[in-house]
Amino acid sequence: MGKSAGKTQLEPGLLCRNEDPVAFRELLTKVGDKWSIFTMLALSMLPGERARFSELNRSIPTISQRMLALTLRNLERDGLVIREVFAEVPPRVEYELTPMGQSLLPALQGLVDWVAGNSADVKLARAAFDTR
Amino acid sequence: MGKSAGKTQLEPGLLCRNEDPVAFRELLTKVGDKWSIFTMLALSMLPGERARFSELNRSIPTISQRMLALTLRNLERDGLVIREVFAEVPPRVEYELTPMGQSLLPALQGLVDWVAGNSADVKLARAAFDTR
DNA sequence: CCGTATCCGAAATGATACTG
DNA sequence: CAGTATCATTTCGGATACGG
Repeated sequence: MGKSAGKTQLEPGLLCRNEDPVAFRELLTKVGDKWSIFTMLALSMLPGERARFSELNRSIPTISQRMLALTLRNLERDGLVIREVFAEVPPRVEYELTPMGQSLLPALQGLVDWVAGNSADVKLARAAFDTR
Repeated sequence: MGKSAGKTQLEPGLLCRNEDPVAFRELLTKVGDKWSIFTMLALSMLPGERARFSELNRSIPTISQRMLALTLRNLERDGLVIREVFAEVPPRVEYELTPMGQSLLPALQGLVDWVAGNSADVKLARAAFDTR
C-alpha cells in the first residue's frame, strides 16, 4: 500500500474539517476572540437577553467604545447578533443573539468555565516555570 | 433598598469570575488562541498522544516554526504541555499534554465543532450583510 | 533536528475628538 | 445615546539566518 515510510502527519482535513484551513482558522479566531466572547456572554446574561450599546459598554470591564462597536458589527455580520434601531430621541439601539449565536454559547461557556476553574493552577505552573 | 434607579449592569464578577478581570482575559486569550488550539488538538490526535516538534510543524497547516516554538513554550509554561528532551543525535524532543491540558480538550473541541458545523451559515450571513 | 535571534511589515487596540 | 474618524502605540507573525 503505497510507499509510506512511517512519517507521522495529520491530514489537513483532520484539524481543519470540511473546508479551507485558512477560512476555518479565520472563523475560529473570531469566535474565540476575547471581546466576542464577553460580548456574547453579556448579551446572554443581561435581563431580557438583550441590551443597549451603553449597557454592554458598562458590563464588559475595560472594553473601549471602539472595540465594542467593532465587535458588535462583526458579530452582526457573521449572523450571531441582531441589531435593532429605534427611531427615538435620544437614539436607542438594542442587540440580541440570533439562534445561531445562542448555539455558540455552550462552547464559549465551556472555555470560560475552564479558565475560571484552572487559573489558579496555571498561575502556579507559571511561577514554577519562571523559577528556572 | 438603596437608590438604584434601574441601571442595568453586570457585576464584573459575573463575567470575570473569581479574580482580576485582566488576568482572566489574559488566560482566556491564550487558551482561545488559534495556534494553541491547533497545537493541543494535534497533540491529542497524533498516535501515542505525543509528537516531535517537526511532526507538529507538519501537522498544523501553515504554522511557522517560530509560532510553533512560541506556542509550545507558552503551553509548557502554563502547565498544559510537557516537553521531554532525549539526549540523542540528531536531537529529539517530544511533547505531550498534561492532565490539565487534557482537561481543556473538550472545551476546545466544542469550539472547533461549532465552527465546523456553522461555517457555511456564517458565510451566507456575511454575504447577505455585505450586500448592503 | 530543534530551536533562537533579528528584522520588519501588518494588524490589533486604546485614547481622543467629533457627529447625527 | 450611539457611534465614527483619526492618530499613536503595541503586538503579532512571517521570513530569514544562524547555532547547539
